[in-house]
Amino acid sequence: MESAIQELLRGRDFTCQLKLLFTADSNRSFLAREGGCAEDLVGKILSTFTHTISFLSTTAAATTTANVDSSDDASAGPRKSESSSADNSSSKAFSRKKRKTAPSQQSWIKESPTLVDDGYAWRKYGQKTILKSEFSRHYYRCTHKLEYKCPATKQVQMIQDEPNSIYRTTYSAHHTCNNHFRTLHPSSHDQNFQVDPVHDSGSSHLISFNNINNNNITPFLTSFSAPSAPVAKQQHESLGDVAMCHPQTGNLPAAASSGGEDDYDMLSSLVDIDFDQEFFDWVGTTR
DNA sequence: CCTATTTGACCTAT
DNA sequence: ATAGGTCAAATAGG
Repeated sequence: MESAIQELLRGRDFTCQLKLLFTADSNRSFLAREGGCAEDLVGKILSTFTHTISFLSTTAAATTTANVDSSDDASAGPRKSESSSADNSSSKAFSRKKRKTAPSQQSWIKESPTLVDDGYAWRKYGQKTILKSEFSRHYYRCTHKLEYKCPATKQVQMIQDEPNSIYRTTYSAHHTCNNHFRTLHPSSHDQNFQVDPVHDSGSSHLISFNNINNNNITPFLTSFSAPSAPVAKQQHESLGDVAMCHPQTGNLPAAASSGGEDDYDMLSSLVDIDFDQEFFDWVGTTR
């Protein structure tokens, strides 16, 4: 397993280098003419490497991933009635949309000793204290929910504290915004990006890569706020956030970007990576 | 000014 | 009635 990962890492890095060569020579006419297809190809190769690595690392890391309520397809569960009731909200002028308890659509649970990045951009929309639970539950929805009607959500809750912390992430609904990640504005994620080289677990792998295919932009950053103890308002930044180089701008999409063009060289940065099931599903649908 | 987070209110299934 | 999921105003931070 480890050797396989190592090989894939090497292969991916080589592809990265190849891509950089394309970029460097992009002003040459023949490359300008042929480069598009070639870069697409390289991008696909690169993505394949990365996805495989992610998959293997997830398995090797023995991170618990349980599939729950997987009988129904994500498209099956229409989100609860879209409001409609403008009258049942007596105290407020606006109507509210409602949805029910535990995800009724396809959902899956991931448990990990550290907060890991799934590659998507998330926006926190709620936090609740849970009965009989010491830790509050944090609710996230896809950053592109409004833009692209992406229904993906996830809940994160620490279920066990130090020293053997366990974070349980429950994903529900699949992303429908997969082709729009490149529209992210790096600056909007500055405060969310952080790589903790110290917290490099055994399951950590090099993950930064360039995605060159315009129509197959890989999510490069997630806004991930770690659940904290109820009393602690301040969030802990994810220990496993992922940095991936932006193919068009050459910038890292996050805080690291403040440094300028040099950030593009962060290909060798080591970060934790642990893509979730929906990411793999998406990979499957884009191939 | 814009975007993300916080947080109390609201809503619904149980 | 209650627990838990979501909304959106208020707030924070760039």
